[in-house]
Amino acid sequence: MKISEELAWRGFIQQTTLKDLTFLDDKKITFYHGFDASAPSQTVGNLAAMMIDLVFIKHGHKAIILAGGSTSLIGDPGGKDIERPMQSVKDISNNIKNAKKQISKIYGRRKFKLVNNLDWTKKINLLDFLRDTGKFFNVGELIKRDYIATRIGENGSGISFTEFSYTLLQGYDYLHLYDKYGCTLQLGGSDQWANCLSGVDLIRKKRNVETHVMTLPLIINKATGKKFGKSEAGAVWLDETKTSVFDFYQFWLNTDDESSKGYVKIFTEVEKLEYDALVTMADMDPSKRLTQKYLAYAVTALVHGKLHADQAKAQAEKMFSGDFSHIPDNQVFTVPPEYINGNEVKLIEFVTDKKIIESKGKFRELLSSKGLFIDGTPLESTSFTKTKSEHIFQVGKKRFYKLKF
RNA sequence: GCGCAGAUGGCGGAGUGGUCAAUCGCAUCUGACUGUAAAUCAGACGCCUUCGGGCUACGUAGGUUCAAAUCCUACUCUGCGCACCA
Repeated sequence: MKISEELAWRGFIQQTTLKDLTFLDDKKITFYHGFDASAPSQTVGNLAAMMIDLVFIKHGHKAIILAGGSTSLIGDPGGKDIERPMQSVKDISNNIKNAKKQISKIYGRRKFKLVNNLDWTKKINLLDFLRDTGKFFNVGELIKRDYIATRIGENGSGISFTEFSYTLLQGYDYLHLYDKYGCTLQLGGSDQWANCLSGVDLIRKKRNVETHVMTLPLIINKATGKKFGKSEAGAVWLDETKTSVFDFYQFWLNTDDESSKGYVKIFTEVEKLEYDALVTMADMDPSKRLTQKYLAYAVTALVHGKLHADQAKAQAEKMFSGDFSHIPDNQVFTVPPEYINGNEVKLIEFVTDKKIIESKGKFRELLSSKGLFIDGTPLESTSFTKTKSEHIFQVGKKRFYKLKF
């Protein structure tokens, strides 16, 4: 499959300045793709953006992955209706470190160049910047942009000059990468469209060269129409210390039938033939959850490695067939003696102290709606009598913890 | 700088002296039904509780009052208008 066909088939294109994608089939170009570093880890939302890079790399295009060291210091106003709190330089540099690690892991042995825009923006002199770059941006046009307009409009919360400048810096990045590496295409999320175009304009005005932008659609859950990337516990992170491999696997496994098909195309490197076969099989008996299983395994393997994916898969199969012998380590707790009185375990104390359940009120609430279980039988009170050295504590249908004594 | 309007729980948005831990919608959690799905239905949704109640909260700090999210003063932030500047 040619790249133009593959991009269309996977549903990767939202908007692009390229009139004819087949251009990419023959000519190999250099493209760049920026990652925000304002969070300590990338999330599954960012993963979609990485997958499109993999397609480009597979087809022989040169990748530059940009970590947004300087732009994160400023904060992207896009998609936010209030000013972002400023983050410390130290936090950002830690975030960059994490982001680099995650990106390297996912991109594996594929060739790509990793850059940090802080390396060139920190050297910029203010006057030079205003004269050489600022001069090419028309404020009248900038304030017409949706995300800025809503911020300064009637009920907006305003925008500081700092965030207002974000798009200039991003434009400058593109120019820099064009000059230094001959980069002529920028990939980004759909929310980045306007910011990406800043660079295109700047390069046209300064270098008289036409460069391009391609954005990928915002991924939404087809069944619910909601934005993608949240689990019961909040955002799904790529960092295993923030979202365990097991939870990560479960997140994908719990996707609904309709969405899972689209996700397979986006988040895995499945080939079309294999995909068609998979979907046909899955449709014959949806209760087998074939697409979900394929998806969960493939994505987990990509992000956390095959070994971890195998473990998560095995754990899932065991756990939901009633075998709790393989609960992941971070869900195994040893209960200290102060929580135990004879054989009576003060569960409510322990479980709230460990933040397994956020508050005692919440615990009582779950208790009264029969959402707590010990070894599969509903819990009746705030404590229980231990009968062996290990018990399985269950919250809802999907959260399991092993308690050791 | 002057004037006007606004700031309420994760979000949107009611409430304009007591019955307000605050209507409602969204999001979230739990249960039922199922397929670890979706849809639907039911319940919960500040913290603590011996389930009687206690505590902390409606931008921040004071004040009036028996009683304040609600009234007053100052401050902070935001929007709008005017002025200044050009």
